[in-house]
Amino acid sequence: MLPKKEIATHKLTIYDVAKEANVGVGTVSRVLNNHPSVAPETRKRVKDVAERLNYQPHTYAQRLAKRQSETLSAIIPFFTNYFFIEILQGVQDRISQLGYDLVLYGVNNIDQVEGYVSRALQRGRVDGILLFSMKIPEKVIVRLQETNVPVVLVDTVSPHFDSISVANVDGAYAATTHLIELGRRPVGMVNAQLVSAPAIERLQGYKHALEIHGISFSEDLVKTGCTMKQDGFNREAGYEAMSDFIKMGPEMPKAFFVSSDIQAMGAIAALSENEMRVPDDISIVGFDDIELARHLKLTTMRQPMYQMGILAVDRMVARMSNPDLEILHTTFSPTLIVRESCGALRNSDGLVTAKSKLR
Amino acid sequence: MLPKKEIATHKLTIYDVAKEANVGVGTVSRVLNNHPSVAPETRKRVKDVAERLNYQPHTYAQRLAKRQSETLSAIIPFFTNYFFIEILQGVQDRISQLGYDLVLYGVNNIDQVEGYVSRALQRGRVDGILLFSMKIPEKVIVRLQETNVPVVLVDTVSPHFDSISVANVDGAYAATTHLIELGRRPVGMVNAQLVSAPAIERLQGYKHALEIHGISFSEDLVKTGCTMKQDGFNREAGYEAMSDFIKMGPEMPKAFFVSSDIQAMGAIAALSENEMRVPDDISIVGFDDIELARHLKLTTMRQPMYQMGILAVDRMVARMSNPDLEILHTTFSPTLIVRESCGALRNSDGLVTAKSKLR
DNA sequence: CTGAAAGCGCTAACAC
DNA sequence: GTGTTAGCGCTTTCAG
Repeated sequence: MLPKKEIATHKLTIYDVAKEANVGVGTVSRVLNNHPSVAPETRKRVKDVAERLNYQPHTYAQRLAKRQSETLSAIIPFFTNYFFIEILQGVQDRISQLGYDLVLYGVNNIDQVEGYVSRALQRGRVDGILLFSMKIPEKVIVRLQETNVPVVLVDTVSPHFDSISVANVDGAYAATTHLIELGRRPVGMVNAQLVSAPAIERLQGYKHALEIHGISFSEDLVKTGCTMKQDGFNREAGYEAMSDFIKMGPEMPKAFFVSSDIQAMGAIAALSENEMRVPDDISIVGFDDIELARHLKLTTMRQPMYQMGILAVDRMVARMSNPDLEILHTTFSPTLIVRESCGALRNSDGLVTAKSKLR
Repeated sequence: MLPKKEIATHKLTIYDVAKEANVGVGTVSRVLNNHPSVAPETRKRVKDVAERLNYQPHTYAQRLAKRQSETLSAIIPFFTNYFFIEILQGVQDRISQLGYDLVLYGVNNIDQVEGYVSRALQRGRVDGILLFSMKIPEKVIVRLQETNVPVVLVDTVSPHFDSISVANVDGAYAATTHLIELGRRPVGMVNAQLVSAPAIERLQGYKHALEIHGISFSEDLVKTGCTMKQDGFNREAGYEAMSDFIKMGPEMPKAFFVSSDIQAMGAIAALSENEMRVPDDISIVGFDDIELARHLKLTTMRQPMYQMGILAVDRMVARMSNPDLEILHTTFSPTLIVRESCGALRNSDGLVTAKSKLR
């Protein structure tokens, strides 16, 4: 038979530590929680005992007694992968630095959101909810508000909650400007469905860049594919839009700002099927800087995804410690990453500037 | 002032429900846990009251009393994204079907594993641990074993734990055979570092295919890049290996089995820099079927990642309910996905068969 | 079938 | 400073 100690290893409680260290449980608790009013030597003794016994507090007992869970949940659409993974990585890194847990709910279908929110809302389960990149059903907003749980939105905005997002207008402006300065005209745009906020904002940035450079805007130079999934932020839509452009013949733009990298992929495919080369014949700048972009040598607007994740958690923490904070909307500016698809690296002009922005 | 009810909504306990339904808390608990010995009418009454009051049990109080957490944790390397995301999706879907929670630990560096394991092992915190695709440090194995927590491995194998993985040998065999049957010779292989199990196994499958077809194996036709990160499963390594092949001149293989899609990307890039076209001049078959592969029209071996996730959880559940189960290693066979890079779609032979496997 | 009561392991308020 | 004790909200014997 094994010595009792063997078994005790697993059900060691604060009482065992207390007895062994010749103090009360309160003192042990204080030591473990770094409460100031413990004599230094007592503290040391307790610490030693706890260590020697390899004592591990029972998480759920703590959570019950403390009435907080030290857990955050993230509700995130999986289907649009890479972008989220990077943000999620930031989220997870920061959360674990804080000693919190992350519970993950992956949504494939907007209808699942409500169920997951309910679950997260279950009394005591999580201290806060991170909601990623989705239009939140009105019903859910209401529930969230009445339960009063801290919520922060990532890559989506609502007047009711804190949010972390990206400056789409600025990004589109920068991308378009880059193209204009490269000198190839006219500059067209492949956009996603205008039902989505990013699409609207990116169009705005495109228009603004034209305006600043004294170029008049033409409806014909902006096209959207008809494949609707993910609001048109998909490969097929890019392909379709570009195919439409190609039908314009010699009139077609020589440079394009495309509202996402994934659409740019499709657009480039359409081009290459029609014997047009990027960047030799046509310049392209995308948006997002997903992993694909690097492999495709796509010039694009990089969003600081990892940072967004970190910041989302920080904001959450701030709100948890002070629920009365004003609602804050934080916006990151994307940066231009120059690779080959825009043709900058083949010109002698503008190259240096462009490159210097790179890292 | 709001009616008390408003406040009660949030701190409603089982006692409130009991009082309202005129029963003891034990009965309420039984009803909520579907314990059989409750009179049907009592059950109904309690259920109604609970519903009317919108009672939500306190998760952590339950977990404390039940002495189980209904939570599984997944420790997963983020850096190799797409592959894991799909598996993770399977994991999460199944976990949430079971009403369990998923807590996520993302590892960037193998050294973090130990810390995360310790955390997960914290008494009561999780009922089981899913470990993804990593060589587990000996130290960790020992801890895992002595605490006796159920563990299941995904995309990695160890004699000590259940595992779900992929039949690398078979996959490599199928890929190589496909290439051989397409008729282009010789068939070479771009492999990853032989320190990794998948690389070893995939080489084995390649050799076996040659053998079966009466082709003698030559050392010179297998190369590995020197960029070591991720055990050579990276783009650069593929590029380097293919560059080496190109130096062989006219002697170089006309068809290649590449041990991962990401390496295939690099290989194709090297080829195209040397004016060789895929599949016009060279045939390529990859492995994994990451998202990229579809966009690149890469013929590859698809691993049923989502299914692997589901199965991992199922196995976990089985082991949780019966810790004495024999250790089981489950292996999935990858399937050949024919796209353009192998050239099959341009031949008339072999095409139909190949395509019919597609979907 | 059901109520009462004894925990689950920890924190925090209260005395000393 | 430190020990004692009363919860935290739920589950689970144990009587009846």
